[in-house]
Amino acid sequence: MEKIENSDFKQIGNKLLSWYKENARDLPFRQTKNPYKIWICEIVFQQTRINQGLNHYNNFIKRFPDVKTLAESLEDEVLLYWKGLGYYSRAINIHKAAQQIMNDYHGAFPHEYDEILKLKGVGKYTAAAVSSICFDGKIPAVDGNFYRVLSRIFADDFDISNSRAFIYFSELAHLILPENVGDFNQAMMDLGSEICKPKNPLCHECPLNKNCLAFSLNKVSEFPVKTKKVKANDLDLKYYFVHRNGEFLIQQRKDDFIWKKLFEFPPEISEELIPFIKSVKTVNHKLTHKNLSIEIFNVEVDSEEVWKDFIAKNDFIVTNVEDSHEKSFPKPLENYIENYHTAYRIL
DNA sequence: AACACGGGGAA
DNA sequence: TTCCCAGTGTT
Repeated sequence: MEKIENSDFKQIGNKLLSWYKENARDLPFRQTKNPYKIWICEIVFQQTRINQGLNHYNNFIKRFPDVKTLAESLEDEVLLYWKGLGYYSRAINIHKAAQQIMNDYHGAFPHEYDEILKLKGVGKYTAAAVSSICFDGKIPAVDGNFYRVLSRIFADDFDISNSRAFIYFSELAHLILPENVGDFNQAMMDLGSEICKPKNPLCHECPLNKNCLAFSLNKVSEFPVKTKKVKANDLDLKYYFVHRNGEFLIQQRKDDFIWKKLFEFPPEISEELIPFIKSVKTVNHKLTHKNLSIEIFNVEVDSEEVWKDFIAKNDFIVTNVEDSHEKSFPKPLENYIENYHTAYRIL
């Protein structure tokens, strides 16, 4: 850090703003300071690439255009609009937070950082982003982009997997913070996404390369430093696809494990259904922290009597392919249903 | 402080 | 394969 004079720090933020003015990405939530829309987009794009979440964001805003609409909707429909996005507690929390805003703030989105922070699913990053973008709050919205950009500018080897990284890089951000923090925060996202990328950063196009210590040392690839390794565990699941005449059985998951509140097939069946097992298919599904192996037993119940008896004795929901589109399933189960649909149409 | 939580895209 | 993305909640 000794190679950069203190007087240079302030101009870095302003140079970034100048670059952003010309190179900002054209995104649907860039033309607004509506706190509802900014809040939703911040939640949608947590740990999610823009291209991956863009359709979800647009569909979500179209169906739930304001806090009141969202608060008065059913949780299952909110989850339906979240289908395929992952991290489903975000959808559950976003729904609860909308009701919080209706109940605790009379439907008016809170302006203060400390109040925004009280909303379910809103942490320090999101509170800072909404506060700065919508209400001129002077708080850096420190995310993965901040870690990467700042660690390179200052050639700082502070471990970003350390719990104190957020505090550490917040203080670093304050060194270069310009007046317009809202634009600054968004500019850091665009720079981190388009220029200062994790792999193969475009340093020759970077507006800050003259201020970047890592670049001047030719050590950009050494930053950020991250020591913590995420281990993927194996998880074996077993499901029974119990069906008859195009109908099949499902139930809703709890909110205490993966796929919170999503729908799934029965994880077990009683003795009388075992003779109807026709085949079994193993589906491998890779998640960030888990390697799933899902055994799905195809149980075609030829007997109407057994079918009705089993339904009467259990709490399972009877559905079909068409109706199941109104429910949110984990990705591998959704794929299975689609394959079943294709096969069933051929029959 | 450490861990759990989805899914997809890039290298 | 491995990494990582506009992070937060729980223990």
